[in-house]
Amino acid sequence: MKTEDNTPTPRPNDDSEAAGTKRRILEAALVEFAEQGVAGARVDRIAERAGVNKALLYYYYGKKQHLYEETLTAYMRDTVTAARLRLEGTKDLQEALTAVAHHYQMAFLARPEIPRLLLRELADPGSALVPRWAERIRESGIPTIIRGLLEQERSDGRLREFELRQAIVSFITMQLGYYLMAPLINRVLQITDYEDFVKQRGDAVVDLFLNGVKTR
Amino acid sequence: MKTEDNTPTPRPNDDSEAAGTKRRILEAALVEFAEQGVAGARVDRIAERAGVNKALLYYYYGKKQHLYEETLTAYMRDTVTAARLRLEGTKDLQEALTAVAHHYQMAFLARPEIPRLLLRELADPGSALVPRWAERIRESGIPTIIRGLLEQERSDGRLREFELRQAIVSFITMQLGYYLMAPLINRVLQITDYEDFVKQRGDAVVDLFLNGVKTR
DNA sequence: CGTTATTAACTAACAGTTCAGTTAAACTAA
DNA sequence: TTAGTTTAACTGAACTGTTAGTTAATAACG
Repeated sequence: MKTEDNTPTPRPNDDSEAAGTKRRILEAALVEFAEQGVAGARVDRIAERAGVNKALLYYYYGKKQHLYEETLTAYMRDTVTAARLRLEGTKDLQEALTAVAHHYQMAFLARPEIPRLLLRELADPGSALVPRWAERIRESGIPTIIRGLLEQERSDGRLREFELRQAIVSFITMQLGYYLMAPLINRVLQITDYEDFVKQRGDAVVDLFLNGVKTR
Repeated sequence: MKTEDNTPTPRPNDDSEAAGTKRRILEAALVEFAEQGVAGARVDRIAERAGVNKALLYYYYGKKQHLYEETLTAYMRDTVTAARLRLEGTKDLQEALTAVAHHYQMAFLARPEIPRLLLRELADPGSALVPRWAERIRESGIPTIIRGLLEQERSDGRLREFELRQAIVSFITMQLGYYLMAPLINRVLQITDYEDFVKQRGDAVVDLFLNGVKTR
């Protein structure tokens, strides 16, 4: 009989030393889960990395799965909100696209674990997180804004005929796709100057996209 | 002390009933591994799916990891070779791109397990398969051919200035990226007519790419 | 017969989870 | 002040279900 998640999560004062420990656990978990996946991750290893006793993880998070979800949702929420904020300041299409592109560029460079975790969730048919993220992205309004900008440009006659959805998908995949497939792509095309390539990536994508979409 | 893989793999005559069993095992393994990943996959479950006793897996494949690699490499080899063959018959850039696009479209639609397995390998920092695939793709000559076609078009003055590698990466990611990120993208953009969308995808990608790359 | 194919039953180890505490600080109240 | 009480933070070790991998025996078959 599986009862609901009734973790009696204790609440450390956010400034106490305990809060630091909690964060260290989350940090260690992020790394371990990214490297090994949920099934492959070892609770002992997370504990060791965080420098705490294994039982403490259960004291704070109840169970492995719970710890995993906690780890991810916190991070995702922040990233999407930040991206939305960057969009706020832009006015035309090019600026908007560039802003989004640069944002994910930075986010993924700063935390290489994130692409891995995303990959793992995408691979899992029973993922509960993918729908949750999708919802969050949608309600962030980012896709709507970009779609709106495209529609406006089009009605101004500056864009040629193409299926809007396909174009948007193209932009997203060009942008995110590289970070996801980098391990494979870099080897196939023998891209050794990863850092540089990433730095150029955002602009290259926006450039190709806009040219591909404009009237000629 | 880890000794080398000394599996005494027996060789069933390819026409015997045993060959059928072997293939059934491989098939079951493909599904299980795609759904659960290597760590998450359960040997018992694979055996059950294949309708054989667990010990038989070990009789044929020695160990879980070995079975996993066998499963994938066989499939990958076939796919890449087939793609290369389709390229053979084409002459200009557009034809070539379309051929490759359509090929992966078909391959991934026919076997939805493959994108999942690819995702899982990409997520694994210690993947031994990613380098192997990269090598195979490189030696298939596909990237070289496409690069060659692009360079030729450019020297004929039909393409504008852009970084070749970035463009090639853009093409690959637009194409493969959708299949990898479909679970997320479909929800965000509310794409419900998956089949139709996929059918249009190849052409849309080639179209956007060529327009993005040509002189104006 | 012997080689190949297949199985039921077993085991050793591992890994998630729980338990029965310990420590130390914070908080009484006499 | 101090002795007693409570509570959050933390731990070592045990518990238990699971699972990769083994074995030894048997069926099929040429």
